[in-house]
Amino acid sequence: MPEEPRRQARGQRRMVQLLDAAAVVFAEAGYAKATTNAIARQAGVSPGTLYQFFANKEALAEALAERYRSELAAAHQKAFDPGTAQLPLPDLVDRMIRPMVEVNLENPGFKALFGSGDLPDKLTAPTRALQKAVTGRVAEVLAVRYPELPTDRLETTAAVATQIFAALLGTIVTTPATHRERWIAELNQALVGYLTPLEPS
Amino acid sequence: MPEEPRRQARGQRRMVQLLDAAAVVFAEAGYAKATTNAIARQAGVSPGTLYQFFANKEALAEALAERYRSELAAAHQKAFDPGTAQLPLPDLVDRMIRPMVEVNLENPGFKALFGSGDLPDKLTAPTRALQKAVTGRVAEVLAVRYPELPTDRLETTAAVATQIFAALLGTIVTTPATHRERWIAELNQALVGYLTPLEPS
DNA sequence: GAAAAATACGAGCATTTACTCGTGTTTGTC
DNA sequence: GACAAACACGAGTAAATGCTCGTATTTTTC
Repeated sequence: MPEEPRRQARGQRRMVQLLDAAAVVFAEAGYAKATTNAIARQAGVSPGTLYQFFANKEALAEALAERYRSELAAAHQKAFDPGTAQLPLPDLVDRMIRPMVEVNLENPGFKALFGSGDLPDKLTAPTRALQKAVTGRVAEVLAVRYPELPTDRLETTAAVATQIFAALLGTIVTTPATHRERWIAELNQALVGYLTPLEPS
Repeated sequence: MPEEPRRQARGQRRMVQLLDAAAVVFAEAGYAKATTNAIARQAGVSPGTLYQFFANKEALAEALAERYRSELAAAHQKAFDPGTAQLPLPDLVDRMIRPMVEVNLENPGFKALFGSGDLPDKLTAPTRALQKAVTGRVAEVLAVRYPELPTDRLETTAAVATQIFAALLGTIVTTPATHRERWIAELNQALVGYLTPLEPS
């Protein structure tokens, strides 16, 4: 079994380059149609070099998903002080949504790994992990706000909210910046509407 | 330019077989990974025969999308008498949703063409048509219920509602029948919540 | 019943694509 | 500076896949 080589500085830079390139190509073509050769070319590197760092296309996607996961975690960390969960519902939803939209705008590949349903079976694992990370965050917040809610109901709600978010994300990021707020407002309305019945009256 | 041959009875049966087969294979593999040879095999027919009836994979998908469109129209026709649009909102939403879920359960390929975002550019046309047909129906109903709403706002609302629906459709149909109602209820809650602000108070 | 049109076959072609491998260069270590 | 390990190249390979084409059979037309 081949063991991981000890990466030197140059190698680490290359890996970053390759992930950047993958994000671009995934964003343009979608995961399925994205070719490893195209990713290598985008990174200004030969196909052989790509495979020096990533065992296969799947591993590349996995690493990219991992990157997104940590960026998302950071963005949420920044937007959350304790007590946020007690804000009025519309404000809370807005606080959850903004950072995710931002991350998505800065990382065009995100949606390709997060959203689409037409992925080969092999990719379901990393994709699921990413989805689950997001759903988990949502569930945490909901747990604080609605402590009475049973766990399974909480998870269902978080899952649905995440799926609604994912569904509208595509429209939000592909829409020109001028009209973007419009769609963000719709997303807000949808989520607030969905969650309102849970509010203590 | 080759003109369409005048199909005889046998040929028409074959086309139905092929569309059925395509639905199965698309459902199992997704559009991108579905191979035309697999579709032919599923139909119990040689690859050459497939291409006697459909110019290419895209044309096959197009024809299938068209079939779904008409089935959906029929299902909605059946569920709609005039006056339905004036029902209480939860009932109206339920009436819109049920037939679509049914069509989806009976035609597993539907979601593969309707939902996923990772489709090659060539397929966007038929997919768009299908999405647009659904959105159009929703818009019609909304127009009757909310006659005061400006057209653009109406279209936005219909689009969002459709996307929410599409997002949860996957979960609904892949979930075992025993738990299905649970998710349908969530979808209802989401849509009702989204539309409630439009109700005259 | 003969000519024509439609249907059917399936081996195989052309292309794409994930990935390899032999070879050469750069970087770190002693 | 010598040796090894990491990095880099890019032509090439094996497999997959959309689709063709020559040929053979069935159905329709007259």
